[in-house]
Amino acid sequence: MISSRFSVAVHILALIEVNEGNVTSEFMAGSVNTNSAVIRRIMGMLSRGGLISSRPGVVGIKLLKPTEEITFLDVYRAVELPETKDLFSVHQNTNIRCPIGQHIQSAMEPVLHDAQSQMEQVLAQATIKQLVAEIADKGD
Amino acid sequence: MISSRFSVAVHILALIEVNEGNVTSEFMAGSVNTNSAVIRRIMGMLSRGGLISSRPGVVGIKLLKPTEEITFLDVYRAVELPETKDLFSVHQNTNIRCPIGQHIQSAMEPVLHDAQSQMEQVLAQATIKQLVAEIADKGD
DNA sequence: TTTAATGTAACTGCTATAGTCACATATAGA
DNA sequence: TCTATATGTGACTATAGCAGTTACATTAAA
Repeated sequence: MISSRFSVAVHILALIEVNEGNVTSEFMAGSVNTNSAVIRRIMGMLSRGGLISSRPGVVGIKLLKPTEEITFLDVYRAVELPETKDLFSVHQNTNIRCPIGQHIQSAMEPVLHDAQSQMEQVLAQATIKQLVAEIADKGD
Repeated sequence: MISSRFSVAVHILALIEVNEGNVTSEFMAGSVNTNSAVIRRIMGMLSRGGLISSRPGVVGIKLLKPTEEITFLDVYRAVELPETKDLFSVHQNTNIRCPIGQHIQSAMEPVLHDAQSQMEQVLAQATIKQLVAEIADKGD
């Protein structure tokens, strides 16, 4: 199961957008309902992912791209899989003296890769801008 | 990350197919390179998922459907998400007095659902029969 | 009756997640 | 310059899931 870091990160970006960057980690923690250190930890991942910039001691967070260019996939990649890139884990060290054991990974690989790609494709179509608009509609 | 139970389960079904059911958990553990209890634990999930049937004390496992009808999605559903059905976890208990906190889950839900569906769609197109054929080709 | 396999339970070690506290560092503003 | 405040990060905790391991009751074939 993909961790809630992803949905929290999207939440953070939406808060930054609607408040035009004038938010603190403390304020966002109040909306997410968690600890401010959790927010700052995820902010760090978003920074390293090139999505936001912030500075110690300064209130105010900049989005480094317009919200119509920040996709859910960007966020997903920033906060999940910092090292690993695969959605599926495959058992290793199978017995190569068994035909199945020898070829199972390579035989499954294209399907698993394709499955992950299709999932990511959907995330790539959704943007923070759309999300914020959606939420604004609901608020009426 | 989706656990390796899934790929091990596919491995088990392939072994059952190519050996026409005449396999023991001990034998399969040798191919997967793990403990036989791990194999039996996953066999239990495949049984509860309606994919195989086996009996204590008896060598021999039956596939309950022809291999062209056993999809990767069937396997995935049998061994992952026994209760929960969602690929993405979303943080709960957000602050409903904040517009973002109030609507974030419902606004993200369609996208996450769609992403999961597209991934599952790919798994639904792959069958154990195809996998076994693929492995047979590689063996030549 | 003996032998062997399944189905599970119980326990371990490992890893990841999320919450919490603490604090050094950096900045803005009085 | 001094004070208040926010970030960035490290350390620690509790919790949960995964995978390996041992053990054993149950079951059935030979």
